[in-house]
Amino acid sequence: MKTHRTHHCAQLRKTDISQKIVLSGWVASRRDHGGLAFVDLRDREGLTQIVLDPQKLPAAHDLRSEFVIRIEGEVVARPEGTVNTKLATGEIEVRAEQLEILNKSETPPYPLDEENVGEDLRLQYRYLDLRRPAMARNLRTRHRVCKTVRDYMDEQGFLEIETPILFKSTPEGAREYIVPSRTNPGLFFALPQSPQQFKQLLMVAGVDKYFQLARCFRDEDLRADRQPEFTQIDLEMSFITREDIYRLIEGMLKRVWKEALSLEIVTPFERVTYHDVMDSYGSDKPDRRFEMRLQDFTETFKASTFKVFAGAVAAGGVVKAMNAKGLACVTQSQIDLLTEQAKTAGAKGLAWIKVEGGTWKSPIVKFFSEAEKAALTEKLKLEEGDLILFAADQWASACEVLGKLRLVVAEMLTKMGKLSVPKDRYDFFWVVDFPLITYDHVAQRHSATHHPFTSPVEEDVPLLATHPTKVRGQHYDIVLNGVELGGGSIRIHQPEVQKRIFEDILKIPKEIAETRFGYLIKALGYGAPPHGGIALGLDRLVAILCGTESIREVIAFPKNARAQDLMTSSPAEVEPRQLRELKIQVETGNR
RNA sequence: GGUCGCGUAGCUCAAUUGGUUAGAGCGCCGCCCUGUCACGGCGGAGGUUGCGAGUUCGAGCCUCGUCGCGACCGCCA
Repeated sequence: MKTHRTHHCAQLRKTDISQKIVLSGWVASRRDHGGLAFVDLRDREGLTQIVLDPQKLPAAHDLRSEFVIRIEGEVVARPEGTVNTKLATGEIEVRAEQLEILNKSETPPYPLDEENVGEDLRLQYRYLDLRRPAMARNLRTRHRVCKTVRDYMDEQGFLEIETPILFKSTPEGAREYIVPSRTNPGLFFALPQSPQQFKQLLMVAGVDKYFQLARCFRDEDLRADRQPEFTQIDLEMSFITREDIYRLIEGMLKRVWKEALSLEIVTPFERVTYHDVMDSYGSDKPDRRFEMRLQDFTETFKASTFKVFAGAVAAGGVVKAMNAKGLACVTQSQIDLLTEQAKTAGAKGLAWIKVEGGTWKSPIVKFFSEAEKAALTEKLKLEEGDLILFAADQWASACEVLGKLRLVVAEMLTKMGKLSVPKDRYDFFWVVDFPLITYDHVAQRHSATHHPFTSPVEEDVPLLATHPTKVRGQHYDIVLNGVELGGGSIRIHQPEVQKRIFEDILKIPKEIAETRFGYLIKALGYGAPPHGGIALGLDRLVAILCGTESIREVIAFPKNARAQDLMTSSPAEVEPRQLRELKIQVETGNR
């Protein structure tokens, strides 16, 4: 039996010179000079240059891109002046003594070294796309992260336990994928949005410390950072407080950064309240790598002659402003664009002031007193060339509007070269003290800010009956560079509290609460320990480590924006027989 | 579901105001080439300009429809 290889394609060095070796791999490129030919042989690990003499090996002329070949030969030093410093193996080459074409290849539909190729084409030929060194590196990073997490969790005493993929529909949250049951015609499973309820049941079961790299499913519209199936680092622990989770996750991320990037990150992470982070940045997951904080001017404008501001304050609202440093150069159409953005965030309009040519230019500046101008100048540290953006509304809305503009403005400034967000900085922090309950003005009812199993902060429990939206939940989010990496909470472990949340606060009818969550409430009644957990988006985490925006770059076989797999052409129709067995009829004319 | 943008060679893109036979680079095919690594030289093939209609003497370009792709909003407890 012939060996296919003795080394991989990134392995050979000067110290291996004069060794007889065997390499196998793909032809990454060929440079055929007629009387002498070079081939860059590629495998998962890297490239090695092969030198072929066509007089001895005539098949050298037949080689084409992506042919799979086996080379027997000798490692030799490259001649003076032909060393390639860009290649790890660039000081040597392999002089081929035997060449075997193990498999030919069709001409690739697109050049594998081209970065800027339509993504639909890449997805259609994903098996070629994954051969590209950048993609191979992403797969490897993902593996390293998973391995590190498993090792760390094992050391911390956690058990990895699989939970069912065929689960029950719980229409409270995201839209679910539905799976029909043949053995129970007319009944359906749903694929889990997360293993939330099972991990709580595992705590009731006394498992104590559970984790899983859990596949989750959501049938919602997709984005660059959203796929219909994705993976969470999911965990749950018993007899803990929030602090235990913070320490555990800080330790895990420290290890992951060390393993994947060889970087030391500083722990513990800062903890910021939801109120403070919204107040300063207008977002519950701000990118703090650039400043541009929101400032409060409610006091300044409460008696202003500018009625829009004074009126907002009189109605119990706030006036907030932000200094878009260096953006006084915006055109009217860009102002219109910002106004449009502000409106989609819920504002009625957008007030702005350009600080340009030593004066303030704005349709509203004539209403401002000297004292008001002075307050703005001081708090916003105004300088020539700045642009002030205002929001006057109820606190939450004003913050949200400016928070959205903050991101748009940062993007504009970045494009102009006036702002650069440091790519190598990792700004981790915890957001805590979220409101447990949010009032949904559209649906005119209370809903759980995160999920209905979150435990209230103990001293706020009396407020549940009187001011439910003032109750803080024992929820925590971990944020990195403007991305919500994950979130979790200490859960409700007393059945009567859980029932009260479902029935009194969320107003889920008793029967529905019973059929949907009855088993959970029942389980809590059998000695559920205090417990809590967290879930981190593995895909987002790996994407950040790989320096890419899209999680599709770190998933081997992702779906496109319409949740289709272009390589296998799924979803697809099924046989009529299959539908008959399931007692399912498909409405015609809907495709 | 809504708004906006884009569909030209296998890939990435160009084509002046609507005007001759729709071009370039890479890739592909053939021939030549003994030190390349973006190899080089010569030659060649390759197009229903997404699809359908309309306006016009004339449409890649304008209009309408349609399909596909992408971004954003809604949605994502």
